[in-house]
Amino acid sequence: MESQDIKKAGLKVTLPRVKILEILERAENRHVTAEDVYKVLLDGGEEIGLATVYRVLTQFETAGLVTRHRFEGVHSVFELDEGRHHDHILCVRCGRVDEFVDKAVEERQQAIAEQAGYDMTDHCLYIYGICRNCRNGHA
Amino acid sequence: MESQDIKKAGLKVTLPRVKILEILERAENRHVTAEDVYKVLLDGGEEIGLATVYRVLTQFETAGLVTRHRFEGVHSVFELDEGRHHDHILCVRCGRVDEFVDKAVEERQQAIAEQAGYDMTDHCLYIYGICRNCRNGHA
DNA sequence: AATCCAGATGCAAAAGCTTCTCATTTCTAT
DNA sequence: ATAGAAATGAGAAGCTTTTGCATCTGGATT
Ligand SMILES: [Mn+2]
Ligand SMILES: [Mn+2]
Ligand SMILES: [Zn+2]
Ligand SMILES: [Zn+2]
Repeated sequence: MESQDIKKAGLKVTLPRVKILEILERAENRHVTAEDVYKVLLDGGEEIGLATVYRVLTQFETAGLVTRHRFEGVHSVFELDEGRHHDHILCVRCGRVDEFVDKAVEERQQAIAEQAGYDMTDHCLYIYGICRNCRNGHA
Repeated sequence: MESQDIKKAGLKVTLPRVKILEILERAENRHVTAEDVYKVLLDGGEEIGLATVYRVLTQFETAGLVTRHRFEGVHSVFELDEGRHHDHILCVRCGRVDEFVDKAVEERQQAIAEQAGYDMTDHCLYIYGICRNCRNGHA
């Protein structure tokens, strides 16, 4: 039950927050912009302001319910944080986003940070390329 | 001689472009914002507009003279492109930026892209953490 | 050295995403 | 049900980056 998560985050369980969380859970593509969320709300007849969408997404991010990405040349993109760290590979032509986890890369990152004298807190690896579809002209 | 590079890029060798390139070459920290560049110009008594700084940096980027980074929570940052690919590790506390190259990571990225069906065109790995100085309270 | 003009610049205005302000509304604990 | 704190909506504001346009300049040509 998702409203538990909202409550656990110390946030009141309000209609906008519940709706936005639902949208994130049901989104066909996991990675959505604030505007994407806002449009779904409008289409659903909800009267929720864009400012609220931004506010709620930011609060969810702070609460660890949501992760924000800043892919190159794209606006902030949000996805449900389900605790499974992963990185991203994006098609620069059609915007498709795929996820991956690579053990070797993860380990190397830790080693690199140590060697540079850093306590690693986070990292992000974005791979950009042309996806199979686009390569085959389906775009 | 740097004005050669400007010319090679098909750009007129103008005072703003020469000055900006000089600033990039002499910068104490390689990674500077447009505003940083602008301030140095002002301090040097140059009457060059911020719009020109942005325009020139973008042209340099297109020409391959400069690389632009979009580190998290920071504005666009530019650095001279000297042909040596590298990735970055940043201190989230003081903003320090270090560079590194890791052969293993580079190879894995290529493999990951292939496996996901992508022709990799680019990638960027940002590691965030706390640098040694900051960990020791020097901040 | 004087002329010419495409390309470059400066300034101000515009974009465009995101955040903030504040009056009003909605939760949720009594 | 009531009250107080928290949240919301609408629009204004913020900020970085880009653009439009009149003016200027580099540099190629006489
Ligand atoms: Mn993801
Ligand atoms: Mn660098
Ligand atoms: Zn594609
Ligand atoms: Zn530091």
